[in-house]
This record gives sequence, C-alpha cells and structure tokens, in this order.
Amino acid sequence: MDKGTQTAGLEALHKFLRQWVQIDDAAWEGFRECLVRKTYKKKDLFVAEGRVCKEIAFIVAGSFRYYKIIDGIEVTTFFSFENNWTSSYTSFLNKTPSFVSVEAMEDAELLVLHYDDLQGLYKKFAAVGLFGRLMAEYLVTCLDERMHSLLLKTPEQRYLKTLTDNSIYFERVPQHYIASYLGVAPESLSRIRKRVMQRH
Amino acid sequence: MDKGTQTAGLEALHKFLRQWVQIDDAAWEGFRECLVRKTYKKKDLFVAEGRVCKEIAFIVAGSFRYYKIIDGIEVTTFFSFENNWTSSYTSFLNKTPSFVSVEAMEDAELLVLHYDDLQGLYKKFAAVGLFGRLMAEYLVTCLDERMHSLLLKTPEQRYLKTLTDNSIYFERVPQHYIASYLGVAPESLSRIRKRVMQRH
DNA sequence: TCTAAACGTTGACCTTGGTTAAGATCGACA
DNA sequence: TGTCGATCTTAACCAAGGTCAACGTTTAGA
Repeated sequence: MDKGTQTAGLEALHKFLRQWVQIDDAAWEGFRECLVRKTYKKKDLFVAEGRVCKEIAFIVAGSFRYYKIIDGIEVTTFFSFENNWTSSYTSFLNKTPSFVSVEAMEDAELLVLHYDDLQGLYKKFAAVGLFGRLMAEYLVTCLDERMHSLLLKTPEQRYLKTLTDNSIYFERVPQHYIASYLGVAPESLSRIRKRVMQRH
Repeated sequence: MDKGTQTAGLEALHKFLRQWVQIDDAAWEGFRECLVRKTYKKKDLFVAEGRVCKEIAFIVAGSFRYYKIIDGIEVTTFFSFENNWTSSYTSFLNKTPSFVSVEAMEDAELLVLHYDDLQGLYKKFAAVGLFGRLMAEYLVTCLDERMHSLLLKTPEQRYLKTLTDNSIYFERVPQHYIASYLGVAPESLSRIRKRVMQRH
C-alpha cells in the first residue's frame, strides 16, 4: 500500500467528517493521530461473537458482513461498505460481549480507532462530541426504519425496498446472505425473486 | 395538579439527568426554563402519524403507545412509561413526517421540550450535549436488540423474553397491543400463551 | 486446467402463524 | 343496574415461508 493510497483513505475520512460537522485543523490532527491503518483479507474477522469490541473503524476499501451463529448456522444481519464506519457498535458502546461477528466479505483496508482514544477526542474537541451524537442519531434513524420494516412489512416488500434503496447489496453480496438480512431462507428469496420477475 | 406534584415531576427528571451526566445548576436551570407541563387524557395523541414531531417529552405519569395504521388496522410498535422519554424520535431528529402515532394509553402528565429549545441547550451546555449523545447511544442499543430479536427469534422466544424483561407490559397494556409489539396477531399470542402454560 | 466447494434454483412436503368467525367475560358508563 | 364495547379465547381453515433433497452452474484454489 503506497503513500498515495494512504492519503486517499485519510482524505475520504476527512471529507466524511466535514459532511457532518465543522471540524478545525486541531481536531482533525487529533483524530488522525489516533488512527491505525489495518488491512484485512477476505473472511478475516474484525469482531468475533462473544468478545468485547474495543474498536471502531472507517472502511477505506472493501466490505464487511455481520452475522450470528444460530443452531450452528450463520445468520447475516447487516453489511457495511467503504466510506462508512464498521464496529459491533453496541458492544463498543457498552463494553459488553458482541452479539455478532464482523467479517471481511472482500479484502479490506481500515482506519481503526480505539475506544479510549475516541473518548479522549470526545472530551478534547467539542466538534467530535457533536459528531458522535449525530452518528448515534443517524444510527437510531436507520435502526428504527429496519425495525419497522421487520415488524410491519412482508419479505417481498423488504426485498423490493432493498432492491431500490441498497442495490449495491445485489452487486457485491451473495444472495443467500441477503436472504437472511431480509429475514427469510435462501430458497424463499429465490422464490420471491421468481414471483416478482413473473409479474414483470 | 398542585404545586407539590409539579415539583415531584421536576425532581424525577432532575434525578434522571443526574443518573446519566454531571449537570450543574446553570444547566438544570436552563433545562427547567424550557419545559412546558402538559396533561393528556387517555386516547389523546401526543404525535399524529404523518405530522412532523417538534417536541420530546419526559413522562411524569402515565403511559404511551406507538402505532401505525396498516391496511386500516392499528399495529402497535412500542410503549413508554413514566420516568422515561417519549417522542417520535426519528421524526423529531430529522424533521420528517412521523411514521407512527403516539397515543396516551392512560391519563398522563408530561414535561415537554421543544426541538429549538433542545438544540439551544445542546449548544449552551456541554453536559446537555453529552446527555443527548448518551441517550442516542442508549436508544441504538435498545433498537439493535429489538432488531436482532425480530430477525433471529421466534414469536414465542420474544414473548418469554418480554415476560421476564418487561413484565410491566403485561400489567399495564392490553394483550392485543403486546401481540403486535411482538409481531404476531392477537390470536397467535393467545395460542403461544396457552402452549407455554401447558408446558408449565 | 481440473476439481471441489459454493451458490442459486426448483420441487415436495411440513409447520407456523394469519384469517375468519363465534362465543365468553369483563368493565365503563348511562 | 343493564348494556354496549372491548378484550380474550377457541376452532376451522388457509397461505406463506421453512425444510429437505436434488440438480445445474459458477467460482476459487490446487
């Protein structure tokens, strides 16, 4: 990984931050000093189920899959891609064992931030504290929508919504992972797709 | 509502805040100046589906039910009780039309805070900003657990979990509301209960 | 390049929960 | 106190999705 690519990763994060808060040079410098660059090969774990997740990371490149093992089989619950954050966030927040594992779906490159460092940044820079609140509020919005979708919509409705809102999933994620993300068996997603196709 | 009860309501909120952050007299005074006391009769709406929710409220007494109308029938998605907050939080955060209605299940008394006032407090008092982040992070934790429960557990498992973790629901909420909170028809919850009983 | 594993699809059958309808009980309120 | 509405339960039937198994295709790695 050459120096140019490293800078590109940092720039992507800097841009991400600036889209949410006004962050001055001192705060950005503070942020940068805490970041650790790490690379992951496909299938490597960023978080293992049952362990406390002490880090949060900005994905420079690649993608991750969240899953839990139920009766011996993996059930995928979420995906995240480059230019976004990844973590077992509730484990990270509460220092509790993670419900899920987080695994690289593709080779990936991360900018990793340790819990203690983030808390330090929260205290030192008001803009980072504000960023933390806005991120948490944004996550609340996403989770609330997902919860309502699972509670109120049919699998077919969820499939169609994902097709329009998250079409990237269908380009980068095996279909049987998407199936469990939608809350159905892989065979059922196959049938749903067939049903939708036949109605054009 | 006499003065003594009013003070009791404020004290409950003050205590709530102090359990989460160190809040000095100035910040608490600022908080108190923004609060508006309101009373709701059973069945009154605090938020109407489709309207932007501009307020958040601390429940001094009573309880609220969140519901959405699907194909003409009300589907209940959440409950909140005294000594907690209520709002259509994602509508409040994003100034978007609320997905749900929020209705008093019992006569209730609220301490209401307007969006603009809360933003002002966030800016003026660091402790309130911190409180906002911690509340959002706590909500993330709750919603994440609910999401995983809906995605990974059976209705019976959700019923049993609610029975132990939120037994207050079974004391204060009609069973058919709990059914839709669990994601099943009222008749199904009846069957689940019977099934569980027969296994002792 | 070859081979085994992973992946997606299909069919037969099964299970769970939804739907509809009826009836019993309880409670608020005129 | 009587009545209507709300609530809960039960039963019969139905439909959607789960399970199991087989098969063809694609992909990744030796």
